[in-house]
Amino acid sequence: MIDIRLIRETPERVEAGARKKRIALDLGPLRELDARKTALQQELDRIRSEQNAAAKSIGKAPPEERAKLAEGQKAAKLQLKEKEEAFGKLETELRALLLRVPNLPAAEVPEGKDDSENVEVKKWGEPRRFEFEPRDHIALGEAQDWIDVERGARIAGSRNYFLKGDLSLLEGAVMRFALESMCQKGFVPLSVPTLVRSEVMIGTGYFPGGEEQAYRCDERDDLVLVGTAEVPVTALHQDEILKCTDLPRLYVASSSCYRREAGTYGKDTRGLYRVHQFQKVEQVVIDIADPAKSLEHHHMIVRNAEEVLQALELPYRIVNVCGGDLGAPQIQKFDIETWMPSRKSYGETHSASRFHDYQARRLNMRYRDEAGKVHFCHTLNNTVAASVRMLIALIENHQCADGTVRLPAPLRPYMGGRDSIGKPLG
RNA sequence: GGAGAGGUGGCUGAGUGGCCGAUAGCGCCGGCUUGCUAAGCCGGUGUACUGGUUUUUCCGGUACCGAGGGUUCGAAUCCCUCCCUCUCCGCCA
Repeated sequence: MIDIRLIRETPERVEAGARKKRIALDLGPLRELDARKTALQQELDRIRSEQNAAAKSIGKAPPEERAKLAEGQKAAKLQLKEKEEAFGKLETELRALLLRVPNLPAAEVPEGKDDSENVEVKKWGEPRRFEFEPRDHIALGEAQDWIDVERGARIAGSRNYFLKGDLSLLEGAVMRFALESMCQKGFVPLSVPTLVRSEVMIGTGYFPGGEEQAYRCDERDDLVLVGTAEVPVTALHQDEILKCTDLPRLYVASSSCYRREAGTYGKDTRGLYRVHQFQKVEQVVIDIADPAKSLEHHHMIVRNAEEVLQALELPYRIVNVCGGDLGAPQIQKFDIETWMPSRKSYGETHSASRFHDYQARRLNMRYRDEAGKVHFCHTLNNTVAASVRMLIALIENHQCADGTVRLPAPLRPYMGGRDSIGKPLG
């Protein structure tokens, strides 16, 4: 949610921002509603003020006169009730509109209509040239008895899977390595709820708009399965006023993530690239409302992810996501794409977003500055490692001619000291 | 799932219809005092919207005592619904 003052004072900026994101936005109805709301509130305040004064004087009057005085207040009371109802309605409508106003993209966000126009800003490592015919992760995974897609689909539907044996262990190793590397940098590890109230989905900016992508419990419970630990972690301090001396807050959380992937039928159907459930280690930063600092944090969380990829010897590139591919909540987003031999291209494995106060405003998450003034926080987040896609990259990039997979050094301690997994295939 | 207790300001905790935006203590901030340390004294200390003053300051209005509704001229206080916490029982991991 953006500050409504921006809409009042510089609506053209807000509209230009939406255009850059290719999001249709007409501020007319919103501004009209806002003006009516303010006028009605002032009127309400005036009426209430009169009522309060009257009630007070009745209280001071001798008891035998009260009934008579109270008689005169009844009409005003009805009028007030009517106006309060109208006001409540206005407020609800206004908030609904305001929730859909996209955040303003940064100047550094490139113009563009979709992901094809994202701008590459960095490339690390060289995609490996195989001196043999490399297997894709499914062929390799099934040959090694590491992946069972068929039974996954049977018990949970398409885009579900079992990991078995060393690949299941490898998943744990990657998560653990990612988590520990973040802890070393001072991030506080969290175990989090993955079923959250829909209010929290609104607070983090996923709703309204993303309902189709989330699994929701039935009407008995107003709970939604999160698509990322970003949601519970960012909402951790909802409705709080933090001390600026306690900022920045650096959090890292490992969690299961659930995505409906509605509207992706036929896309990435082979393999485990696009699945309904996976494990992910996520980093979240909460800090004061300083754009320069936010930008610094943004670069920092990208670097954190890069260090993990470099340690795992995986070639990647970073793209500056263009306006049309940017979500409504973000100021700017950098995606990290890791080389995946089977795709013969880089596939998205990380997504680093900067929000300024967009999420904090919705979550009512604030802090008090040195002068005692209260402001909304700034928030950011990025993947550290997301399980299946990282596993795809790991086993495809580090496979050997005989079907075994070499383990990069940092994972070995978590794999019983072994330097490779898998049996030689015939 | 059944029975009961409760949710008040950063914290503890008063307040059972008007004098309560809310006693008190702690904490915090400012000032004073004391030769150090500790303590003491005085003052201040919520958030949002809003009017005037028109950056700051200052003065005023409205709302908020878990959330939403209701009763009443008037609700932190009474009633209803929901959420949450705690205790006991049951069930389950």
